Amino acid sequence: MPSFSEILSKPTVFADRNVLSPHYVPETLPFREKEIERIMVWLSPALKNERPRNIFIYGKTGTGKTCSVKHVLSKLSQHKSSAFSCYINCRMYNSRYRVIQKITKDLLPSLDSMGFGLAMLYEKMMHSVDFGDAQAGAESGGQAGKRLIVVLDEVDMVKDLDDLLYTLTRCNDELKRGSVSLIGISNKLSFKDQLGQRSKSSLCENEMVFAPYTANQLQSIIAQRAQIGFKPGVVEESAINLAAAITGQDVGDARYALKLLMKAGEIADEKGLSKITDKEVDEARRSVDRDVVFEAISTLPDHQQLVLLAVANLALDKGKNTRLAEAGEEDAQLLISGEVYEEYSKMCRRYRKPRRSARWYREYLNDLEMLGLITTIESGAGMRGRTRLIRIGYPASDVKKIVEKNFQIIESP
DNA sequence: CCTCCACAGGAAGCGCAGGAGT
DNA sequence: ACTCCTGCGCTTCCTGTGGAGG
Repeated sequence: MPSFSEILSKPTVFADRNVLSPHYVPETLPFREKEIERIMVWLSPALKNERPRNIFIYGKTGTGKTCSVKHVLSKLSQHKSSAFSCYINCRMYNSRYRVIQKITKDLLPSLDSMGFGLAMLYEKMMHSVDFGDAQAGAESGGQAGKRLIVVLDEVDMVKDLDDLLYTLTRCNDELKRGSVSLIGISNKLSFKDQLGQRSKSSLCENEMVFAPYTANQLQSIIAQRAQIGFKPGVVEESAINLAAAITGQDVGDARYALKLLMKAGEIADEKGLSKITDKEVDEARRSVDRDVVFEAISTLPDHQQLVLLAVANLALDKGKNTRLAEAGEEDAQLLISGEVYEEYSKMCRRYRKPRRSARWYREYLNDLEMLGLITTIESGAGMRGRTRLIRIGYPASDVKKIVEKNFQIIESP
């Protein structure tokens, strides 16, 4: 029976695991100096007790948007001023009410904001911005009015976004001394189009795009983190290069690169190694990819999982048949939409689920394709009629295992 | 050529849960 | 606490679409 102290005293390659976590904000953000400076310039009016303009930031995941903004905010808070920032992750606070509630809570921590209506929260928020609260008012020598900067991260997750933006921008008409500024962050580039005209013009006073990191940039970012995160000399240079190369292959997502490093470190610890080499990084990549697929599949709605299971089943069957027939045809893996729907219907019966209509099944196929779990092509010549040919995106046996595991819990014999 | 097949995907509408308004 | 409204997941119905077969 191991004790905690035994486990803790095990040798490790890590010096500080936090550094590899995606939430860590490093002292310096390489390759984002320009962006950070622009944000600082845009926010600087707050220090002169003027209203900064609203900012909208796009960029794919892991391009350092959130990190850069947090970095600027922490610098801002070091200055003594009427500026007050409030960071909100809209994945959690995904409606106007919740966002306003969160802002009010941040402004007035003593207040138990549960159970107030929207109007009441709004009043309290406005009052706090306009007059400042007791301590702040005393500190700044009676000069009241806050320069509130609200950061809306993953802003596209908010359901009634137009209402929220309208509410927050209209604040400024009513405020005498303070002001409210917004920083919107989104990873959907197309997101701006689905915004109302007036919210668009208000939110996008200043815009900025964060480009993905290149492989070279990733390499130096990883190297920087590895130096702080691991004990000296643990990570081989070629391992860092490999991690950067793997990550740079699709999109320069720094988070993925860090995940790789973290996992590679864990693998090294598990094996009791004192060095991280290409081998560990490569293993980490497989492991991370497996985790991603597992996560993607098990969080899928039931019927999408059943459709996926149907695809996996047929892919396995077909693989078996063609192997018996000694036919190494490429299109052996291609399944016809209609057959998959029949198999899906069988799966529904097996797991006692009412079957969805064929129309909706097609939508499921589209969703699964979006997630990259399957790929589909239009049937060309040689096929009867017009249909889609489906290919599974990951090894069918793995997919089958994951889905069946998820349904074991639900299934009753 | 026309018809039929086997689908794709748009439009309309339905029932429901949960939030807003009163 | 009550209704009203609205978004969401879904079904039904319908109109393409492109090759196979007569």
